[in-house]
Amino acid sequence: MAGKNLVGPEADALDLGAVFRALADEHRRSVIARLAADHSDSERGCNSFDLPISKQTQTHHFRVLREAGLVHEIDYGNRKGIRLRRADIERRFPGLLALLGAESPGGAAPR
Amino acid sequence: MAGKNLVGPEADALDLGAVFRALADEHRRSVIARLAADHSDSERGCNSFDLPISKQTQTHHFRVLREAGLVHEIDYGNRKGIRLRRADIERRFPGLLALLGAESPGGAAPR
DNA sequence: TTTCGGGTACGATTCAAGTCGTACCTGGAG
DNA sequence: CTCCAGGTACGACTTGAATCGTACCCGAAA
Repeated sequence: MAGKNLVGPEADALDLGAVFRALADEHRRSVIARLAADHSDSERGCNSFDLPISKQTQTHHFRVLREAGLVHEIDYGNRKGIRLRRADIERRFPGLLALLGAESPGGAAPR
Repeated sequence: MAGKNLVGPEADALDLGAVFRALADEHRRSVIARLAADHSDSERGCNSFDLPISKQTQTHHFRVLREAGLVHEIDYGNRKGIRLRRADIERRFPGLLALLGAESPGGAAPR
């Protein structure tokens, strides 16, 4: 019941190329944007994003996000949760998450 | 001698996905990082970056950067120059250029 | 235990992107 | 004029990424 924490790279090892590659995809960017918009940073179910793609493809995208160091994945066996690594991201790439609000409704779009 | 200015998208039409896709490539990111590090924003020759790739491939990369709206290209016929669209980028995606300094020497790497 | 929903593993497919070879264009130098 | 260096156009190749089908795993609930 505890849930195994699937680990990604250390905060210091975050690679800007991998991050940009991860955020280049529309689906992954939408996930991170919604996580960034929720300032409570609570854990969220992986199937709560209503992505218009099959579950196999979702598995692939969440893996990419984890390997890029953007999210933590918590495996409960029959379901999974993710949590935004906001502190790590802000430390290495300050301001990056704020950029995602520029195209997502509900985010802090500057005007 | 005047040089035709090859135009990219308008400042308001900059797409975050296209920008991330453009910056996902190491060569293109290195070009933008060096342009961003030079705060004088002067025009720069396209062959002044010593990219370890053929000139045909360089043509491809500079085109991607222009179509993403990150640089202006100035065509002189037998040579070409590029200029960073710093103001436009800062207006749409404030702080983005600063992130590139996190991995390039000469930039403002935080420590 | 069986059932069921969420998730993964592996493979196949499709498509986009990075790369370069060949040929050609352009403007300046000699 | 010719030559030359920088740049482009077009095509081909190769790799990687996104997607899904099939089969299987896991934990909770009936």
